[in-house]
Amino acid sequence: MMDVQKQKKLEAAGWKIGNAEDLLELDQVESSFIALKIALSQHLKTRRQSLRLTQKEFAGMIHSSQSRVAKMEAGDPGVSLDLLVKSLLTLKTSKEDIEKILP
Amino acid sequence: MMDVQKQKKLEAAGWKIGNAEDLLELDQVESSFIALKIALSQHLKTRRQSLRLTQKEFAGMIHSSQSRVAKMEAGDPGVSLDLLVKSLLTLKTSKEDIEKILP
DNA sequence: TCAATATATATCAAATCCGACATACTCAAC
DNA sequence: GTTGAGTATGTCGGATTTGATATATATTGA
Repeated sequence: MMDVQKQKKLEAAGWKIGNAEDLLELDQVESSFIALKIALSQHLKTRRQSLRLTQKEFAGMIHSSQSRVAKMEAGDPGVSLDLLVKSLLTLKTSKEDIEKILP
Repeated sequence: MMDVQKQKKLEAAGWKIGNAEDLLELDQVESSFIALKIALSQHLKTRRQSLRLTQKEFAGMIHSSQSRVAKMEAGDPGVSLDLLVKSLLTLKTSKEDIEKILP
């Protein structure tokens, strides 16, 4: 497809075109994503503590290790959203709770 | 920590103890997680189409490839939640939309 | 029909994420 | 101030996910 047509499509959808702005937009997505993970990790820590589970106990519940739980709760970049969400599901975090968490 | 104390903790938190039930609980988490990913992938496809973007165009926006976008939308198990969520963020899926998506 | 465009499927090396382990730090309880 | 439970941090080999590529299969429009 030609660039002009692509540009029209994106502009119609509310997108700004241009290299610099494209980079800025990427940063925006990345920072939003990081904010989301941090919010989930903080909730995870609070929820685990409210259930009075140690990191080691909780690690057993998700078949992981204490160190990985610590990294999850610390917002370590090397922890996937998959693992965070599975962890929250394991702790029976409700849909309503998740909606409250979303930044 | 002793097992008896751990069990009390978990039971107080609404957990069922026991090997079989533990396995069932794992399956529950896994199936919920899969349902979540499928819901997000379906929304992603709908949203991309409503913006009249091809898979190739959208792949460029997220610096990925057409084939990976196809796998995302097909609910391929080999696609991470991270990639799905970053994709939705790129398409400016609102918090409200995400809340509607949650199964 | 028949090209051109769009999407689906398979494969692969590289990057990322994983559980596990070792070890260090924190902080109550004694 | 020692001990021990809980948490944090660093590392590593193996597993999973990645973008890229090739190719097959729709789907569209003339």
